[in-house]
Amino acid sequence: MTDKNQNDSSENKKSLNFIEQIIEEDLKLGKHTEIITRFPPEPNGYLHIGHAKSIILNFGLGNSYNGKTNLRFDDTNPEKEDVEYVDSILEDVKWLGFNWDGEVHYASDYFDQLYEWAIKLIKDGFAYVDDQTGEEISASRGTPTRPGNKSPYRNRSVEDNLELFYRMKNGDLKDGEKVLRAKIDMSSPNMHMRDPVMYRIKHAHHHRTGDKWCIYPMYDFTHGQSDYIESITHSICTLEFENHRPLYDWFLDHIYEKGRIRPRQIEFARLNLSYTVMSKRKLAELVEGNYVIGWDDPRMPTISGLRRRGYTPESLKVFTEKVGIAKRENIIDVGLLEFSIREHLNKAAQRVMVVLDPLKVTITNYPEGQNELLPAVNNPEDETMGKREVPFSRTIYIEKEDFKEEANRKFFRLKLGSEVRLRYAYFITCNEVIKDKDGNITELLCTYDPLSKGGKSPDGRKVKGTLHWVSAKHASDIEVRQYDRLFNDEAPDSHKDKNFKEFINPDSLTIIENCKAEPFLLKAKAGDKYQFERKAYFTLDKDSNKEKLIFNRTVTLRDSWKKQSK
RNA sequence: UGACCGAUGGUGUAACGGUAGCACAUCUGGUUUUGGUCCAGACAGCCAAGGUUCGAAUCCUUGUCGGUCAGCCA
Repeated sequence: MTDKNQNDSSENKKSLNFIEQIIEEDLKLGKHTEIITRFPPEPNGYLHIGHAKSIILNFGLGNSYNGKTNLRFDDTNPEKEDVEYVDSILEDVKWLGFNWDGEVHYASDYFDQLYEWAIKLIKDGFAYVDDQTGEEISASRGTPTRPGNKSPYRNRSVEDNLELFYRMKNGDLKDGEKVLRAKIDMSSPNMHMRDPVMYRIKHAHHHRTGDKWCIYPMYDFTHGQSDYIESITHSICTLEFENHRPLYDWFLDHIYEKGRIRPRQIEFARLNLSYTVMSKRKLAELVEGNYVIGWDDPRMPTISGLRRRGYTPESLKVFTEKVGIAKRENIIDVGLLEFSIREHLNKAAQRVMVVLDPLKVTITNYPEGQNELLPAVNNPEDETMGKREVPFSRTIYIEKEDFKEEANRKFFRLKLGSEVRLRYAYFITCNEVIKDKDGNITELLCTYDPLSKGGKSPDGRKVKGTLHWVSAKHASDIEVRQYDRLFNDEAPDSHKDKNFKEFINPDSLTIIENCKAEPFLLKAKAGDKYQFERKAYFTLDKDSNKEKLIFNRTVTLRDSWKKQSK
């Protein structure tokens, strides 16, 4: 909805990426009055954050220029595709918050039209049926530095080609027996122009067209034409399709009718994230090898994984904005992704106190059996989120790491004989440490200052530390799943001599049971987001039930103490 | 030994022939009832060589490095 054209004239105009520049130029020259983009996934797997970049780019462009964006499934290879994938893709796009124009489109909707165009190319002398085997075709294609050889079947008559192509379509032939090829140039320096295959025979059941077809068009003979049918103005794809562009244009040249929208292919660099892998094949390997629990494992860079991890659509949009659109290869620091979700959750997440690694503290001068409710701020960044009441009593839990018998003055948490603040509660002083026979600390005996209620001392004395805590008898046990990066290497799939799986981080998941949570957290519903104060952001996992709440750690808070103490 | 594309701080990304800017990361301070947030500051860059020009990150040439392409995958 932001109007980029308007921004042009404003003082603090935002710089445009190269695609926006192309669009604005096209609009200015009157080449188009409205732009139409599209997101064209093949339904053969789950979407990942790289797809999210493409979705946000395409739909974002549609929105900012008051144009339209189509969702189209590129379903020309029935053997690899399934409705399971179209469903998950639909869900992911919707979750990101985008609405496609009109109905969902499918390349398979255009199979009849594509077939007609193939006939036209045959009649015009630009396509022929080739009887060679796959190996023969491959061998005669040449290499990037050596031209290929023409097929012996290249000069068949139009009539023969028509007849043979009809037989291919009719099911008279077996898989692989013949293909339809475009007649272009076997010595082209661009491999894609060396008589590319347009149709192959596949006696396979298609998830939408069923058994109607036994020949299926190739990507190159489908994509540009689908764009053309849908009047796509700007067909945006990733860099590896750069070499396909001459072919994209060649097919369009042979079917284009004057006066219609002629789509233009534009390529941008795909997203790479540090400490992970992004290819569908490798992600599938992680799932199939049980390195993760599924496509939506919170450690996966899939959209469903990020969603389960606690990422928000807003944070992914901000992330994409910060990453930018350009043509150079890149590896984005995963820290930028983490920054984006922290930024959003800092503003949006409900605060709550949870002790992950509990240490029992008894406040000896607090009356036994007494309880009180203390007001706590729900979100210091957003007053409208109000306050809640947290129960306090004689026995509480604090984090084990928040206590040391002795420590230097840089450690401003609880020490023997020193005073700290319990957030929203009281100042307490530690007087005695109780240990088991092995010397492990099992309990702390402290006293509190009744005058410091709410965490303020009337005499104005200061304490350096403020700890989170949970009242023992009011605490609920919850399970917490702490995720770390899946790989220990910045670019696990960049090593020529090593398999990416060698770099899997064995400690990418740590489960902690029996964390102590304040009662407020019992209200949580799947997907709700919280900041466990002083620790991290968490979201309630869908595996939770009434007996057991499970929280996924989305991302830790920045921790300059941890850094300093290292 | 081909074609196409690319090269700006550690990582990303701006500049459209006229002061190399922004974000993340890192490091200092300040504020703080989260060692969070916020605020202030520091660090750090045009692949190389020629050429055009009053002036080049930007235009040209050459080189270097990197990516993509030899599926009946997309």
